[in-house]
Amino acid sequence: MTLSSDHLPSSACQPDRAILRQRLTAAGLRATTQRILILESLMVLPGHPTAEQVHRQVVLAEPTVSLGTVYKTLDSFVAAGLSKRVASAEGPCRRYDSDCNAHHHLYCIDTKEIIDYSNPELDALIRDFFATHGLGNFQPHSFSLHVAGSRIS
Amino acid sequence: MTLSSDHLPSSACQPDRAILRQRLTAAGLRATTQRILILESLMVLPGHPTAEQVHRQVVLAEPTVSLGTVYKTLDSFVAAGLSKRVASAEGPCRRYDSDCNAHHHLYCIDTKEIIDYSNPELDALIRDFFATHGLGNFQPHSFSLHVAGSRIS
DNA sequence: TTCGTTGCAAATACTTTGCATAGCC
DNA sequence: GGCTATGCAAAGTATTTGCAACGAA
Repeated sequence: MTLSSDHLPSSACQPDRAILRQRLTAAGLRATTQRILILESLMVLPGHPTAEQVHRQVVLAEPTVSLGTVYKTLDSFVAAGLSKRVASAEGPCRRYDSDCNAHHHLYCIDTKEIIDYSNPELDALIRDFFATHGLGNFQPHSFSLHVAGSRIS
Repeated sequence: MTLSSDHLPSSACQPDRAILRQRLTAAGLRATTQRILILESLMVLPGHPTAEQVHRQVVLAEPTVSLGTVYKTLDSFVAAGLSKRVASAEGPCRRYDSDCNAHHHLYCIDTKEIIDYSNPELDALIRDFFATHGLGNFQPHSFSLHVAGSRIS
């Protein structure tokens, strides 16, 4: 959560390939077929997919893409600022998030789902708290709240 | 044999074995030598150790303890509520925390340090927010705030 | 004595690496 | 054409599992 947070995720539906290509080159990466597909999969998959999940999605469109390439590519995306690595206490370690805007996470204990959540009011509340209380010699830049809970039926 | 203080900072607390034994049985676990040592190591190691780190600590006192046992035991601790699994985006996946009281994390961008932080006032603030605003059909049980920032010099 | 726990080692899951080739710019 | 990214496969970590032997209750 950047301390000046505002906006919401884009329409996550079917991103245009040309725009993906643009985002790649803008980030200083060559726009290869694989990278376009991987970026597309990242944006389309719900939650925070693992490399494995991204790969399963990508091979639907292009069966020759290897898992190793997915790993390398996701790392290069992180290095280029196109995606973030998020931690998970469950399952495989490395998970990726295409949404570089900071947001909070709701973790469902029952289904192990991770749901993105953002709320400017909450952000303001926490930001104000730090502004008035301070953290000693620690200067906060951004924050992210992890909420564990379960679905009410 | 106790974990020798040669390997530990003198400031680290040295929990009494009898109390550890009690905590284990209270949690419904048999108080084996291995479990006592592993629980002790968890409490004594700084930060959020990996299974590997716990194992390295345990074998100092009892060289026959296997890494597999450490994994199984840490999982049973989590199941019994004696410790928590915490996520880390860096390095090995599974990390463990002996402190079951919820707390927050300050992450120093410069030094990569993770500092534990707790503040009941902040907890109340966030809890109240959820109580009044709700999260749809999601019922929050616990939460943890991750703050990234840097030291002011 | 009983039944859960341990140690071991093999199996599996996850991730990285090296190198020849393919394909973007 | 130059040079980076890819595919493949093998190596390297991390974690889980199965089972006979052990030990706490």
